[in-house]
Amino acid sequence: MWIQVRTFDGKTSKQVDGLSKLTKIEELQTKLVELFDAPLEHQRLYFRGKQLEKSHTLFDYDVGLNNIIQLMVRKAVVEPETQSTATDVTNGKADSGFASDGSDTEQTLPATVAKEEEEETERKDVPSTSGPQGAYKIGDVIDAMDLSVGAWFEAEIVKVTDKEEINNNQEDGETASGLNGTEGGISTSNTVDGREEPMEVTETKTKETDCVIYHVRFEDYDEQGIVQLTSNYLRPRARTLIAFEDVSIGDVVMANYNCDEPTERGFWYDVEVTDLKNGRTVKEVIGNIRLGPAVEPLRDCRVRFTDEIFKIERAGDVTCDPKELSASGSPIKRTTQPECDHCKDKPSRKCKYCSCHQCGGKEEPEKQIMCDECDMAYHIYCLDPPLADIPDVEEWYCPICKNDTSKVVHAGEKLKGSKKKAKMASAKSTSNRDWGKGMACQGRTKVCTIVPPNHFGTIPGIHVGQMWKFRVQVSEAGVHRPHVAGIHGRETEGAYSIVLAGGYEDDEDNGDDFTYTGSGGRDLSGNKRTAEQSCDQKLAKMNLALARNCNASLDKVNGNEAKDWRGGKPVRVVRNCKGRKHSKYAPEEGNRYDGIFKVVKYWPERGKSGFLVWRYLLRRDDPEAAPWSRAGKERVKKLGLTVEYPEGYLEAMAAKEKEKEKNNNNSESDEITEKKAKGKRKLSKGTPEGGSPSSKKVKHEISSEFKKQVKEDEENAKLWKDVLDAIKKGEKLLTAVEEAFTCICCQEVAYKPVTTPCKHNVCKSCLQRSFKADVHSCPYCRHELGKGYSMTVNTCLSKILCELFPGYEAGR
DNA sequence: GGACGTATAGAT
DNA sequence: ATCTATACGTCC
Repeated sequence: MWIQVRTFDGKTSKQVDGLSKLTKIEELQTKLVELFDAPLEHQRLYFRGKQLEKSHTLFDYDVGLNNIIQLMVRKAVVEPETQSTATDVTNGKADSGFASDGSDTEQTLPATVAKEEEEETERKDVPSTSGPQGAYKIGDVIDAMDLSVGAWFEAEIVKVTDKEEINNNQEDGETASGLNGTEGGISTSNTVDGREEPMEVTETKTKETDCVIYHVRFEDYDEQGIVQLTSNYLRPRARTLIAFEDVSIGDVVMANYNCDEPTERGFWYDVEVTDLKNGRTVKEVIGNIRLGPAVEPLRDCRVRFTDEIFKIERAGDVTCDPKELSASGSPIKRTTQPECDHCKDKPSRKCKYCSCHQCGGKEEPEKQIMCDECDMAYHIYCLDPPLADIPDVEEWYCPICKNDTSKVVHAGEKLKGSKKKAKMASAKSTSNRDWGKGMACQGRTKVCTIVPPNHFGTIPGIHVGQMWKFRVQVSEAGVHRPHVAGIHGRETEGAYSIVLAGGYEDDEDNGDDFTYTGSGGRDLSGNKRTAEQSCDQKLAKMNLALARNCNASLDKVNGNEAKDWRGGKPVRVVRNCKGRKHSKYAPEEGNRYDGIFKVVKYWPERGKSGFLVWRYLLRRDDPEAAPWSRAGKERVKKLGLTVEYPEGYLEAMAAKEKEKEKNNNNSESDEITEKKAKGKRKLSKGTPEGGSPSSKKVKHEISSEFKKQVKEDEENAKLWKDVLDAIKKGEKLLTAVEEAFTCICCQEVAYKPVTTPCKHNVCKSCLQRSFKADVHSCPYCRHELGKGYSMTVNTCLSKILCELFPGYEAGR
């Protein structure tokens, strides 16, 4: 198995091969050391909101094929000695907030200080107006960093204490309310598990370093309560706007940025300006966003809110007194992203996401209780049964989450096994079998949604002759959904698809028609996969489903035959390479979609075993030429259909091969190795050597007829040129066309496409929907089309798309 | 070549 | 929500 590992900033993404579902997190981390140049102890892995713990397996966390694990690489630790001198000498400040008595105990902390140093040196000549008490006093309005996100928020000093008092504060009512962790030191927030955070203040003697702790309240985030911070994370409230023209490369300023949605409003971060883009329409500040002490900055982010760039104020330079400040008309109240994406924080709007999850009401927040699992709020009186008071319990779970408490995992806590997994054989058996490497036990990574699971007939965009290496991919494509079973159907409706895999010897395959045997009648108890027939098959379940496709009345005893066989329900037929044993129509590799067949007749028969089996005669009824016919072969070539592999499969194979060869080199004589390598080269013909997907170069020929059609679509000349170029580079026709003509609104191939004057293609229905909402511009580029724009379907393009993606309108 | 854990979807 | 059947794919 292989997965993708991506760094937190999204900049680096790498495939990690040679894994098993049973691989332990620590084994994975070992592999990452080299790949990401990240020492073990600096790695933090996250998947689906959980931090991955060493002793567990990928399976424990439900990490599947190609899933993306996020890697946080923490900063290198700076040596304590250099550190303490640096801070003490350079800035001479007593209130740096950290113990630096040179003790060799915990020095993860100074990493933070080291980072601050640059700024500190800048500040070193600031006259220390602060005195031994520190730079701020109670009531001061300042900006404070929320260490969990590294952004600056408006806050107020409510208390100033010595470091020493911290321990007492735990009993202090004020601190308890909002502090996430109870580490007792600096609030570290618990986004990361908080047990070994570098920011944690050490319990060393601090008297002589005179470390001051500021207790601050974040203005718009009351629920956080009072947070304790040192002066490193405080500064005078921003008040000075800098005009875009006055920003220079190399400056550090504060600006608004949204790490998840860079085009949207976000939080206020410090930005090291690396570039400026001053276009006619767009102004952007490009820079590295500082995410606080524990995380590397996000490189080269584009800040779009260029009207709101703030100067970073220095302690002592300016006043922090609220009265003086308001007298001068500042500071400016900064806007952050709305907390709730759903209601945009509008008080009048009911919202089930940020307010009561039951009624959506925002009233009586003090009577709302939050679920410790999903963070949804509930009015105590909206619950069933209602509660009289907020219960006095450590944890509370809402009705939705409560069902499965076994799934609740707290940061740093051991993972609790799920009910389902507890029942699995692996939970009981003691075998050491490593089942997690291959494709047999992989789940789907995609689901076909363009047609429902009970859809009869062709799947839009799927051609006769299309091939997939594994059954799971056939399932993903929606052609044959079951992972293992040969028949997909419903007793009441009929069968949608079948797979021919040569399981029954007496099945006869003539290509355009074949006989097929039903399933069941075998005793599979004792964890068997296959077995001899041991009882009569019944016309039930999938056998019944397939019989229903036959255009004849149902006879559960004798079977029946259709007079007009074409009138039956269509069955998608997939042939698997295993059928090659008995059939020359089976593909060489993997699974191939052979088109629509109909059930001509079905009947019971005594098999070799002497037990009854149900048999079916199917006959092909599909306008697309069969893959084994001459016309079909040409079509396959024209469309560039080759066996499709799961994403990353070829790379994983190449890596495996390489690994093998390396091992061979180590253990065998050169002569033998050479021989083997030669043999291998022959074998791996057609697979990429380099390993990257782009190195997969297959020439796809395009028929002249097709080129002619394309030429007629003059409006899209440029897009078609791109498509043809992509094909020349080895991309498949269908993929290239799909990419070029995906509608920006619905993200599907544009149906009844309208080509705008700005040369974009959108489904007519999507464009109509936009106009209905009084938006009369191109959904792609916002080019104004005008209210009276007449939407004409590009018939040329529409015709081509319909031919390439037969039936693709089905899902619309 | 046998043994075997699991993902999926329908049925209950 | 749980149970059952299943012509997978890979390890031993």
